[in-house]
Amino acid sequence: MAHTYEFPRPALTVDCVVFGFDGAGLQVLLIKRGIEPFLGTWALPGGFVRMDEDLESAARRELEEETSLREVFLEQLYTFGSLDRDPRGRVVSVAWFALVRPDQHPAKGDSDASEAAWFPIDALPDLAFDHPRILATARERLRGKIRYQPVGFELLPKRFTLTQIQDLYEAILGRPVDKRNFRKKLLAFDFLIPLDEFTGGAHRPARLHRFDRRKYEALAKRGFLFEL
Amino acid sequence: MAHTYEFPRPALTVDCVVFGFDGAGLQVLLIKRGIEPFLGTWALPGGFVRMDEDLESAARRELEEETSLREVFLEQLYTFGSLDRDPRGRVVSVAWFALVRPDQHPAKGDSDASEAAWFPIDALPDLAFDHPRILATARERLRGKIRYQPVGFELLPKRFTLTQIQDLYEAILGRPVDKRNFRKKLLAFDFLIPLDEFTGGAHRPARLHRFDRRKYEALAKRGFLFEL
DNA sequence: TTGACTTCGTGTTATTGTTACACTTTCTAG
DNA sequence: CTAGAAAGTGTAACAATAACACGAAGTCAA
Repeated sequence: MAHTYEFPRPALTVDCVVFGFDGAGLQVLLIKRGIEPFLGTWALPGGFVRMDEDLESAARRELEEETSLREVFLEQLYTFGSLDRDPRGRVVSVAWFALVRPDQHPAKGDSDASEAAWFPIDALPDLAFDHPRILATARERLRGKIRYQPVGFELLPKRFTLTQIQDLYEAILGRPVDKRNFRKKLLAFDFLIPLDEFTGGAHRPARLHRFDRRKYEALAKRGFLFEL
Repeated sequence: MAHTYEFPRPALTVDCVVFGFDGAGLQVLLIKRGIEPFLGTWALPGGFVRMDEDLESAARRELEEETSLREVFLEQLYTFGSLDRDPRGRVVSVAWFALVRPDQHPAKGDSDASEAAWFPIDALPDLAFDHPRILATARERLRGKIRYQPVGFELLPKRFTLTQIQDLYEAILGRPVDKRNFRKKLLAFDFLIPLDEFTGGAHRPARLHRFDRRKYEALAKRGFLFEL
């Protein structure tokens, strides 16, 4: 097995754009870099792909190492390979995007020399490398995805109100939607199960719902069209 | 610039799924491999990424080297990185898909030890590596893309009939569409310019059209929704 | 206890878009 | 000049979308 004919190889990394929803706005999970380059700068969680793991495994491993997140929804986003995207030299990065429920995933700062934190998507700190561009691509993808797949399941708590899911859609789409039309359309898909539980707190209580997982996944698999 | 801390690197390649339309069905451009592994087997055009070129440049270079195609529409598809996808060892491939007009691009067999040829998408030969999977992904993507972007421009000759563009949509979607509804909807976008030229040949001549490039590109950029 | 405040929940109508559907026109070839 | 084949064209029923406002149910504070 001669290796002599092979070209020099770019380094290969994975980076993850992790979206969360805290009930008000979209959040992104970032880590503060513990090593050079960009030491001390906020960045997307990620790192080098090892020889014995496939790309998705690498993304999951890095995510767990750097943010303690496990078993999240992960989807490949895009591969970034500009010549100058990393000061260390030629590094190609396969970017992924993840959807998680912040409540289910405490996502403390974790690993030795790094810390992790949620940032509102419209108040991000300066980011390392070409991560602003990766993030912009992810945001666009999420906006696109929401039009033909349900995305609430991965981002909302197990039980949620219709107002919460509407807030989520408005956060992703970046514009308000009509309450009555939204509910009519959403309920028509028939993947929500109304519960006999209600929110407490001030004001009129809202009915809680949960997803009918079977129906939700069937729909997610074959896609549908959800224009607003 | 210490390189000692770096991991061993997977090799990095690009592969291109080139779609064409010959007036009847969708075609895919393949090359017959001139080297091991899979010598003599049909495969997607592609090859190793060099250190001094970005990913898109690598795809364009390989495409030209192996098929003589230049200046085609190219879009990144997906990155494939299973551990066992290449018998030579760990190879990660960034796949692209291209749309071309077969008439404009003769695409002869070309380079020294290889030959290139168009195959109808439903009569493909056995393919090397995991290329069947890449092709399936590309086909799915094309079906998806056609719903929110016009795709005729890249695949049709400069002047074409409405029946031709309908045949193209039917080939991509894999099902027939209603002629009158299709034309009504298509013309409503207002990116087609009817010409005062007609096809010859047997039967009633069909009016030729061309794309209004400005309107077409504006629409392609911001997307639209074209359900059938 | 009552009034102010806030959020929840609900239907109808006008408009727009989608689907289904069939016959006449225009040309070539025999 | 007739047969055959593809081009071209409109309408009506139905479905989906968009716009729009107010009463109900709770908390809190005076």
